[in-house]
Amino acid sequence: MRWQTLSRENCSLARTLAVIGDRWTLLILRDAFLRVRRFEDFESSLKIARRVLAERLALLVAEGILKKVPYQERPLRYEYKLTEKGLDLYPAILSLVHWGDKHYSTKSGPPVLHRHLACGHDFRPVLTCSECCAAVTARDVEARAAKQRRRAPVP
Amino acid sequence: MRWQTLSRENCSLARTLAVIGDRWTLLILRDAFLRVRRFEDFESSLKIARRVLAERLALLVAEGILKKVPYQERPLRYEYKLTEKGLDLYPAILSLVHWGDKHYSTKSGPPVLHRHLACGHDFRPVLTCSECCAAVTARDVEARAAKQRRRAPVP
DNA sequence: ACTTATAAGTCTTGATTGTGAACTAAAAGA
DNA sequence: TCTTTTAGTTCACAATCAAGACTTATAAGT
Repeated sequence: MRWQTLSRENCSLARTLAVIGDRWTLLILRDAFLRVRRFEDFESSLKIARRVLAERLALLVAEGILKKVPYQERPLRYEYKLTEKGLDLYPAILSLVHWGDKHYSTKSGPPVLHRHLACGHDFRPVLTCSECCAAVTARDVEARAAKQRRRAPVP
Repeated sequence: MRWQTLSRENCSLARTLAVIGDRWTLLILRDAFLRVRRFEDFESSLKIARRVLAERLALLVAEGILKKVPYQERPLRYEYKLTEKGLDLYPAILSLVHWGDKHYSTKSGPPVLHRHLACGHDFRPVLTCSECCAAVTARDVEARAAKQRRRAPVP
């Protein structure tokens, strides 16, 4: 399977991975969440080849995950900021980070702590059910194919 | 940067991606969560090259994310099942699926629905704070480097 | 005994991608 | 004028990946 064809699969994970399921892309987004904004800053932070960085940034802009915002004129320069769609990736990225914290931390503990500004505490992310607010694990969930309708009552 | 060196970075996301940050690996895990267990079933479900499948399954077993369990003898055959460590990836994968549902659904809605067995409702995953149980978005969180300690009070 | 089927890989070969270094461009500063 | 800064682009080569044929081991059918 070519990666372009992945985006045409009828699976939300496949469509997601067609866009961000590449290691560099996720590391770029991690940096974006840590407020890295400029080409050179991404480059030196990630030690990524410039060609790959340019390509990935262009893709993320084309997908509406990052947007280019001018931060000076003469010469015109842009920085890359997360859009709302990009910010929506936060739960996924934080969950991946938490999994790494749990299973690959060295003896000195996780390298980054996250403080919830609303309550002031360092926290772990907990995935919960939108309907009953209880924590959800894999064993609590049953997946099934949606009925494919002609018309669209999408919320 | 070579991908092997990624696992040595002091970043939980980098270490996570060194293991599962490849598109096939995540699709294999999606299938595993949907109770696919056997080599041929993964192959026909994913249309993945057998060589790549064999390699990824071996890596996931080596990392303790899947385990080989015999399901028959003569000829001895194994199936691949998620370990606890593998099941821990569920929040990350469900978050990615949800992002795809939200941003790439066709007009007929998301292709798969998830029912929370405890409350019986179809649900969306919501990421919450372990300390105050409120929903968390990117804007609610401040990340900072942990103090690197000599000794290890890891929970 | 011989053929076919099943399951789980391995091998070969060609295509795709990533890499690091050098080059371009446009303006500012010495 | 010459150098620096920022954000790229281009190139030649290396590493990685993919498709499908081939292999191994066993059992069942004829």
